[in-house]
Order: sequence, then structure tokens, then C-alpha cells
Amino acid sequence: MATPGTRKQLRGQAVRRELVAAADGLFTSKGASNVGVDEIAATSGIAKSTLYRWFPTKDDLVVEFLAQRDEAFRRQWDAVAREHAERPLDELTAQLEWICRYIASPRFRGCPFLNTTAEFADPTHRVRAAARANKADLRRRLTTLAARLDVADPAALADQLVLVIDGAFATSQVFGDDGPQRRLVDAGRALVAAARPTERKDPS
Amino acid sequence: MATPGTRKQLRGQAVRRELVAAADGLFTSKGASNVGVDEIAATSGIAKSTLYRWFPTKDDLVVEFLAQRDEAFRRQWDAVAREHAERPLDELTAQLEWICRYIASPRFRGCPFLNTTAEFADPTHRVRAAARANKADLRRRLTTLAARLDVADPAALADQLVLVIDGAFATSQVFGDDGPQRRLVDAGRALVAAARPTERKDPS
DNA sequence: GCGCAACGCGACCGATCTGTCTCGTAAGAT
DNA sequence: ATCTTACGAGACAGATCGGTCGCGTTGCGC
Repeated sequence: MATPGTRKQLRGQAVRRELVAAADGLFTSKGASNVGVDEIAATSGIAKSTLYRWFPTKDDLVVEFLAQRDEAFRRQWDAVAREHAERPLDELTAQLEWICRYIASPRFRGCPFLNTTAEFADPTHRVRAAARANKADLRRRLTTLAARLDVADPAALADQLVLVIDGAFATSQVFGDDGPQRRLVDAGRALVAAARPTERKDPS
Repeated sequence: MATPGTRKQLRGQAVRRELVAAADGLFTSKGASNVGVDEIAATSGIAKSTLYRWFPTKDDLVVEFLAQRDEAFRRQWDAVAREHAERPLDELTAQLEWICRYIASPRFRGCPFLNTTAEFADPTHRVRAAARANKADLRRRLTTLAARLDVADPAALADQLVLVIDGAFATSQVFGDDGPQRRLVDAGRALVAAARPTERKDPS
């Protein structure tokens, strides 16, 4: 972590990044359990023995892949949140909009956290725990965001928003580009509107 | 299919059912691609050579597994629909309620159609097509149901309902029993309420 | 300039996978 | 009673998997 002094450690970190980058591409396009370690080594141009020096098992590589995806997700979320600090409804709309664009981007092949959860059947597996951490974080963020919208039950609204977001992730892989995920933003705003106590049409 | 005359053909159908039943249990608990053909043969008590007589490849068995799950899903949906023929909002609530109970049942290990979609990365694969058929059918049923609720855009509401349903399926595997899937019925009713043009609190 | 550690290359191991084949047997059709 | 056919048991083939090991080479630290 903190300040690697020597050049060798720097190079080591570069090797790690290269490995995770190659693994990310392959895991994303083919599914983590459908990618062999040899293929990752060949794609990254890094020997298999070197790979196993940095990641003792393939599962470690999968966990690191998810950790980096998780960090990217949180960074993107924070960046959007910063642009709509005082307007929670606008922030929610913006968050749903970039998720929608993210799903529609050609490189997207399904939410990596949901995909690995489906691939690894054992709920106690480390990969499942890594995926769960991301979704728990999303749920938490939505709860604090819902609390800033004046609704009766913020936790309930947050969970409903989790449903439409993960639903958009999941269903986008079943149908193509014309799937129900296009209604994500509308669905989110509809849930907020229904959760509002009485009035209507009043952006806060 | 139609009337197997001889006793031998009858026995053949029984063997098929036995195989699919064993495969269903294993595919559900461990994931289709994490189950070997030998294990299915051992569990069902049927020789592997016999298995390959009825299902030329393992993929055929997975497709049949999905087909039977699809038929069971449609039968359940139809049965619930029949009980609420003239009250579309009640029907939707009832449909979401049994899906919620279905997810909460101890044997449930994730929607088989979403699971196999995540496991088989190739969108042109037959298993993916079988899963897509089920979800397209669900989308169609929701569209006709939404059309009976007096909303401006039935197709839009149907897609939003697909999001919460598939979201409940997906997120239930990430979180445990206390996941956001508990809000499925509330979410569905909220989407309907928001899609209604003006009035409020009026069950039709 | 010397020595150590990281790297590339690739053989290798044992386990597991899908799918094939052989053979002995038992049950149904005629 | 005979013939046919489905079945069980299990060996077998060919491929792929995760992971280990040894060896030659290169480059950084001292």
C-alpha cells in the first residue's frame, strides 16, 4: 500500500495491475469460472508462475477483480453525488441515469457482483462475500439518500430502489438493448413519487 | 408426447422424469455448470449410458430443466390469475405475493433463468434462449395485466414491474432472508400507484 | 561489479469434466 | 420360448482445469 520505495516494488504493483486488467476483461466477457489461469497469463503477457506469486489462488484474483470494480463503482457514485449535493431527487435521477448508460455501454456484460454470485453457489465463499459487500454498500448509500428525500420510510424506499437497480442489471443480460432496463430512471422516480406522503409534482 | 402405447415407452418417460428431477435438485443447489453428469447419474440411480440415451448432451438436460421450470412458473401464474379474473390490481398483488413466498422458501436458490444466463456467457447458446423465452413470457403477461389497469403506458409499467421482480430474484441471493426482496409487493403497488394518472387510494 | 530476487518459459501433476464404448442381464414383444 | 431392446456397471478416451516446479535470464540493490 503506502509508498513503495524501491523500483522493484513499483514494478510489482504494475504487474499486479496488468494481471487484474487482463482478468477483468476476460472475466467480464466470458464469466469468471469460464476463464482459465493460463488464458489470463497469456492475455496479460505475464508468466503463470509470476501470476501465482502475486495471487496464491485464482479466487484471490477474482476477489481483487471485484474489489477494483467495487472501488470504481463507489468513486463514480461519489462523483455524481458531489454534483447534486443539495438536491437529493436530482442526485437520485443522476445516479440512475449513469447506471442506465453504464448498462447500455457496449463493454457491459452484466453486473460482476450479481454474475459471480450466480456462478459461485456457496454463500460462504470469499467471492460471494466480496459481492455482498458491494451490494450492502449500495443499499446503505440508497438509504442515506432516501432519508434526505422526505419520505415516511427511507429504508423501505431504499430497498425498492435496490430492486429496480439490480433488476436492471439482471434483466439487461436476458433481453438485449431493448430490455426493461430502459425504464430504470422512470421506475426510480415513480417509487419516490409513490413514497411521498401527500403532495405531487414538487422537486425538492 | 401423445399417448405412449407400450409399457416400454411409459417406462422411458419415467426415466426421463427421474433424470430431470435429479438434475433439478443438483442444478438448483450447486449451479448447472458446477454439476457433473456422473453426479446426476449417481443421484438419480440411473446409469450414465442411459442418461445419454435420453439426453444426447448435458446442455439438453439443462434446457429440459429450464423448460420444466418455465412450465411450472406459467401454471402457477395462470392459477393465481384465474382467482382474480376481474380485479387486475388484486391479481398483480397476488402474483407478487406468491413470488415473494417462492423466494423465501428454503429450497429457493435463485431464479434458474437468471442463474443460467449468468453462467452461460454466450448469448446465442440454447440455454440462454430457453431462459430468454421465460422472461419474455413474463414480460408479455405483465404487459397484458398492466393494460387492464387503467394506466397511460401499460408497456412502461410492465417493464418497471419486470425490474422489481427480477431485482427481487437477483438481490435475494446476495443478501439473505432480510434482503430488499421483502419489499417486492410494496414496490409493485407503488409503481402502479405512480402510473395511475391522477386519483389516489382507489382499488379497482 | 557482484549477488540476489523476480521474471519468462514450459513441462508436469492430479483431479475433473463430457462423452463413448463394451458387456452382462433382465424384461417386454411376438 | 425366442428375440429384441433398454438398462446398469464401469472402463476408457480426450480435453481442460488449478496449481507446482525447475531452469535459464534479466535487472535492481548494494
